[in-house]
Amino acid sequence: MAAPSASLYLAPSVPSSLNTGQPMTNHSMHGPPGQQYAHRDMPEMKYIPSQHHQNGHNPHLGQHHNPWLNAGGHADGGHWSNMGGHLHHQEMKMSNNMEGHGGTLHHRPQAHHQMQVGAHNWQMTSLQNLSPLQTAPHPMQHQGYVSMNGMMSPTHQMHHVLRDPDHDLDPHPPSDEDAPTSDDLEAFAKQFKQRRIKLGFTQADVGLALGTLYGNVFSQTTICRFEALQLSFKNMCKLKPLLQKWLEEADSTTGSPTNIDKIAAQGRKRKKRTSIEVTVKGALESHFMKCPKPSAPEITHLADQLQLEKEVVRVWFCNRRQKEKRMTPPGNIGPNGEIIMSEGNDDGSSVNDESPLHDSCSPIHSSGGGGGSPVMPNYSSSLTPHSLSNHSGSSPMSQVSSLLSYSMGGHPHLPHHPVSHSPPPHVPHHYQLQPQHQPLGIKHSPSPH
DNA sequence: ATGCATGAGAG
DNA sequence: TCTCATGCATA
Repeated sequence: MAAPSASLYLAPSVPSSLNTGQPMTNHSMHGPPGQQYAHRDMPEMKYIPSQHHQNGHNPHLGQHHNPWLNAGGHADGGHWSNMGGHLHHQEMKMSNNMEGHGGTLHHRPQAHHQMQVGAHNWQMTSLQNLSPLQTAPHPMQHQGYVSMNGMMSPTHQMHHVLRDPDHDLDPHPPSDEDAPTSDDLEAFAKQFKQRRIKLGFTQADVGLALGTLYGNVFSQTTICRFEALQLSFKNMCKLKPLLQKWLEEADSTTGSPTNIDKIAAQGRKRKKRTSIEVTVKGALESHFMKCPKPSAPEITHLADQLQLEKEVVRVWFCNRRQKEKRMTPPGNIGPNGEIIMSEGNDDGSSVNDESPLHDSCSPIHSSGGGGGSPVMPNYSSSLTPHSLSNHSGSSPMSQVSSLLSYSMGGHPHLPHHPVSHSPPPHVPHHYQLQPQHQPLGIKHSPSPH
């Protein structure tokens, strides 16, 4: 488990994939090598100062719309349509730093950026010394991401959709910039990852580089999620130009000894991450199926049953919803960006609508249809809404079992199995329902770790 | 790669 | 208190 990390600490090694040119299909090799794992445990000195990037939120975002849906033709909200546009403005009000950050580049790959880089050793990260930050243009706003095509070798492009409009040299084609389609994003993400790997940068490196270039530092996590398209559509749109710009820079300066400056990290305490047992998690999942948005009392009750802090449960639901939102497709998207709804389940009610789950889900509500994710069949029926309430149990476990039996026995909330909603041949992985809600119990066994 | 957590902003 | 963006910590 923790073993591997040891070696990478000083691994001056270069990303293994570097030369191969092959992204090596993921880390199937288990290895942190190419990537940047780093288990450090300095409870402090993490976190970067530049305040919080911009947790911007759009005024409208409150709702869940389903971004990805926007792909073909904006789903419901007109929100997404123009969102791209102002998105850059309101969302990108970067931190003050962008003022004079090195326009040039940052570290070069060949070396090692591997050290312990991890997510926070920014202080000594691979970025060697930096150059005297020469005022960089950090124009990103509208002209920044001009193109970057220079770097993309045709070989990399996946399929047509890929290089959207802007690839054509357009300084700033409104189209993409304003509202990339999910296809654009997907293509870009994929391409970005490939380039990044070839250039020998880790996700963490990129995150840091963005800080240098734009004053907005991002973590490995974010970059990773971007590549995996696990961010909201809006978020993807926001990051794309930055990453595009970075790619451009990185590509043009490959080899040069540029540097980056790292931002000093600050200290901050963080609650120790709670590890929720699988069984408990299963119970939560089960509950989530019935009611993705439990009311406070419900949360309290659940927390009590599971013997978890209420806050933990609350956060769990928040995260769960968030996950659902970003990963659950409104339907599946066909090769052409079409939306394919699962026949079996709710016809129109997509996750997007989220209609049913208001603050508290009345038991009655759980009529599968709107309940949870679009992908789920109707688990509804049967069971009484709250077996929970009845639990006579005493130990959390017993409670859990009852909860579990509920979902498992009755209707394992498998993402989508019953309905034979066409086996999308080439649905982008993320569109595909991910194995996120597995039948409980088993979280994700396969890690070749 | 992903689970749990934090915090801003909004309602 | 929720959503959303984001990240530390961890598998």
